[in-house]
Amino acid sequence: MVRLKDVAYQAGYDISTVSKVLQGGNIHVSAEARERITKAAAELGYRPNLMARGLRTRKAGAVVLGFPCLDHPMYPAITEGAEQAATELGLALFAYKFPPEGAANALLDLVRQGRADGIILASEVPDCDFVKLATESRVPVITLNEYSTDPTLSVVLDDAAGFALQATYLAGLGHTRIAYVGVHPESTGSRSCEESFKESLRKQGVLIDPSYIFGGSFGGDNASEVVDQILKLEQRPTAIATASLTMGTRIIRELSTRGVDVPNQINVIGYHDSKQAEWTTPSVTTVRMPSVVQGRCAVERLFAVLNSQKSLAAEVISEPIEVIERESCCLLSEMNLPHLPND
Amino acid sequence: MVRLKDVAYQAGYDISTVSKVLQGGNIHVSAEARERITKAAAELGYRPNLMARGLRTRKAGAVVLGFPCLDHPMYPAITEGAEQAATELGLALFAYKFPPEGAANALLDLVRQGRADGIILASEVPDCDFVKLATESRVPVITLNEYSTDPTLSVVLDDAAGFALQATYLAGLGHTRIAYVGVHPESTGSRSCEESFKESLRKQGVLIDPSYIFGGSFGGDNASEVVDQILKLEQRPTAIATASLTMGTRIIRELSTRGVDVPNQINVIGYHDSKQAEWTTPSVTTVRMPSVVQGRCAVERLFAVLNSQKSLAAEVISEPIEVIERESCCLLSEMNLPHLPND
DNA sequence: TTGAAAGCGCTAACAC
DNA sequence: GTGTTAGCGCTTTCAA
Repeated sequence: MVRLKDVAYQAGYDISTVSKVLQGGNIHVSAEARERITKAAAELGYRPNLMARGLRTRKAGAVVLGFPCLDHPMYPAITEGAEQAATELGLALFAYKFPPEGAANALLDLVRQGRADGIILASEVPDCDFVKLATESRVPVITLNEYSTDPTLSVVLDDAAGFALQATYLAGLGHTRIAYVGVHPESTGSRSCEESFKESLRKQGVLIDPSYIFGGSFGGDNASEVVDQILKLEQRPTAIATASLTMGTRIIRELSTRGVDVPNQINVIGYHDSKQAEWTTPSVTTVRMPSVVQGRCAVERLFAVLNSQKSLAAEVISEPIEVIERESCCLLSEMNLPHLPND
Repeated sequence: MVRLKDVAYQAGYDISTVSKVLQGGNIHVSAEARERITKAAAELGYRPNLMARGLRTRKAGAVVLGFPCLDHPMYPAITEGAEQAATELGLALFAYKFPPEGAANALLDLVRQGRADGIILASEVPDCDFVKLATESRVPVITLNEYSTDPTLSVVLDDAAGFALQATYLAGLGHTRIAYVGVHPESTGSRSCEESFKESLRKQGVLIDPSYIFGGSFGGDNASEVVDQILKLEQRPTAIATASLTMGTRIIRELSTRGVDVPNQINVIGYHDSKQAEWTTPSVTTVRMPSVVQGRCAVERLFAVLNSQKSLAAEVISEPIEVIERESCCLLSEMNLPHLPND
């Protein structure tokens, strides 16, 4: 291991001078010293020992992106953005998949033990306990959902706009009988997504019957049951809006299994985007949310908090939100319906 | 922050005694001391400062699982196993998505700067440079492919067995005209997968024409071209074996687009498994490889290397390997072929 | 412009 | 069985 001391010896300067130069600030050091020290460091292949630095400065220079699972299609996008920002800010970014049980402590310990300076919590389920525990331990946390009591400690997507767009898009295709499959029916976030969806539809003169509203999950584990219920409906909807891409994909699969063709007999739209949406038959039309931007902003905000620039106002990421048109939706008039809905 | 010193004060013992007790070894300490110290630590909510400990012991107590991307369906499985082992061994496990360019140094610096003790490289593409650089820097690395010059520093899957099983399965369904779409045609690993596939087929009396062999990638980006070529073949194969689930999925999609029904007109089989394989129509039959075990063994091996128990012999994970039967394959006799192949 | 020195929290060798 | 002490590599204040 090459230490500051070794570089100092090689360059002929004191260790403290070397330290100053290698930190690259605007310190008052002669050009010659700067040059010789830089050269010596490069020759020796010096790398600062971050444990020693961290012990001294009480900063780890790292942040953690905590996930409940690695296979949700939204996470790669968040990670991509977070990584960009982390690189720019000189932070190390670790992805940490926390275990379902004891999630809170495993994650918080990363900071309490000095491995990281803060946490970005990308949990899909509301976890107020975590935020409370973090606050008590004074662990800086940015959530990617609105679980925080302090809205400036969250970076949320504008799901109201996202679901409004989803609704507008379906209405624009001519649909009037639309089912909605949400996620986490118990959470207020999901409730407001549903409200926004319905409200947007209402504005366009489309009313949605309560019996057309279903609960689900991001993973779409109950897709089969939901499809059964939808197909039992007295008046079958011509479109199904879902709150996750996976749910959309799995609903399409369940419909196919039962001989219902998408999009000809029923349309399905997802929420959030991923390359995988292209690989199924039919490919999945979906509302793409700016998850990359969200990841980026989360890291920037955490950085600001860590440096106590707490001036940042609460932020909602609302651009770009767009419908990615693929095969699972089409104009109502182009569908192959047994009989047109009667109103 | 609660320090050892604070616990010592509270318990009425010296800091060094506290240190010994809290490390939990078989140190000679009175039962009373042990009890009072443990109690004080709990009351105060003491967490060891890992930077201080690491500085002193020259160990980070953490290992890194380096990925090129987060969205390959194989990675969640590897991570799951790695995480189990890490938890058991008391190591922190970080997932680190390294940038395409400068991958080597970004990852190696994690160790050279003392953030982690070793690296598990889950790269899908051969990267000999990395292993060479790591060796030069004396950074412990376990690769999940056979790039290492030292076979004891890799934990590889028994792909020979996997592809043999794939071949056996297709032959068992009655197929004799089988196309093979590999990955990374340039690497020796892929070559031997192909050889194993062909050899296994040969043993069952099935010869595979060189024109039925195609190159590809894990991501299946050239699925469209491959399908075009396959459909142009004078004698169309009745089955397509692929070396990745994603490639298999995308090939099915491209076939559907062109009006070719899977499995009735052609069978497709993937390699590696994931929940996603269930969600498409048709669902994808695939060879499931023991990636969870691989992840677990990789961490265990790295741990052994870090503690210089270098006695471990080279290891190939070969259980369990099994075919997960889904809808993309069926008996040749049950297919709906325009005319049976003429031999 | 440069150097001396203290100390971050912890471990481990050693003395008592 | 318990305490003393040196020092891991670094930053930073202060003095020269």
